[in-house]
Amino acid sequence: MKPLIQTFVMHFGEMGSRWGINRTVSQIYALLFVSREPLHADAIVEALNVSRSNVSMGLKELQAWRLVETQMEPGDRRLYYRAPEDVWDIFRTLAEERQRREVDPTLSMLRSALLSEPACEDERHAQQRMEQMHEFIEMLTGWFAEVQRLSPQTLTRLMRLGSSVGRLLELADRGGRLPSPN
Amino acid sequence: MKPLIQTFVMHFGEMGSRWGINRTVSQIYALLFVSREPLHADAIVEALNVSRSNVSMGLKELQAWRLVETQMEPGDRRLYYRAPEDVWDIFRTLAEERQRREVDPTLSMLRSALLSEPACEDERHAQQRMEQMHEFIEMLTGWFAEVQRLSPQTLTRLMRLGSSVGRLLELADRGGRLPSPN
DNA sequence: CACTTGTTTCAATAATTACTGAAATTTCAG
DNA sequence: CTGAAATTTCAGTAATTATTGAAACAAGTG
Repeated sequence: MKPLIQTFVMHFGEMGSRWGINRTVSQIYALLFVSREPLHADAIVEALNVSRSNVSMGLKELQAWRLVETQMEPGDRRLYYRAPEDVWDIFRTLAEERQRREVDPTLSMLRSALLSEPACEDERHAQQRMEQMHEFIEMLTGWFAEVQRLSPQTLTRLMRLGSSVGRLLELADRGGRLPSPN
Repeated sequence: MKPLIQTFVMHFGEMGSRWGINRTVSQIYALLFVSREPLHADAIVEALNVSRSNVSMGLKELQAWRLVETQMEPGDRRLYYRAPEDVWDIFRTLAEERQRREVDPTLSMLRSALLSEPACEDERHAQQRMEQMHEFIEMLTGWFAEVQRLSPQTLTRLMRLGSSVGRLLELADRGGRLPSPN
């Protein structure tokens, strides 16, 4: 593997493991991300110097996360893997999957905790805090879910607007009037 | 520990470990988050049923992340720990720390990779991909850094606006005219 | 259907990460 | 100072998670 690519792949593996993603899985992904053409499993084995079975499991994991796509080459029985082109798309998929796997279960845990009758002052307070957390997570993820339905280029423009939209609101709070959107 | 709180703390520990945060650290934080009053280390030991040294290390970690505050009670030599009240604040701190520890180093790795002269077509392509990633991360985190300087209530209002700001932009893209902000 | 090629599964093992208890350190009251 | 209380450190151990190799499986091919 070229040093340039090696550095990137290793760094990515390190980062992945800090975010709770298996090191090899992250490395496989990084490698596919920078590769000019799709790779088959054995090419990955050679590049990363890990076992064939490890690569197989890693690719399976990445497919479960919808982060890689497969394709066949004519006259070749091996499967070729590639990462989607658009970085926004990748980010969106990652966010959706983590929402489904981690955030949604948390929200439902919180909701069911909020249903029980508090038996003492401590429980009452704990429920209040859980409600705050629930509301916060719902707002954040709800906003995100709405916003990510916008097209990548609109998103980019929205980001580039930076905080100016917020500053507008802040001005309004200080007694100004918000210009009507119509 | 009350069952209501126990469920919350355990769930949080589980989630933490999926996001690369030590299980005990997450549990300590969850416990402090729902507690009506600040707790001292031994109270945490008792509630979570882990060793005193584990709690000590966990609290140290949380302090390094600026996620807990300490206070003294009069006539008591023990340190009392508590989590900040405001959930936005908590989120912001977490985001800032992860930015500093993980995102910034990644950006600088990418930048230095982009400086080297590509030696072949593969490297040229890899650099292009790294540039895309660099641009994306910078945009996202830059936007976030700007936006999080807004006050919590402005942020809340911005979120509640949902994607309507984006829909406005999208309309403009389809040939309409954007109302001037002046 | 026997054989080749590619892929997956899974029990055993390796590597990593977390946790503990004993000892060291800090802090403060008397 | 001295000693008691609180906390921290750290080497050893436990628990968890990742990786491997061997075997099973699947899908063509001649």
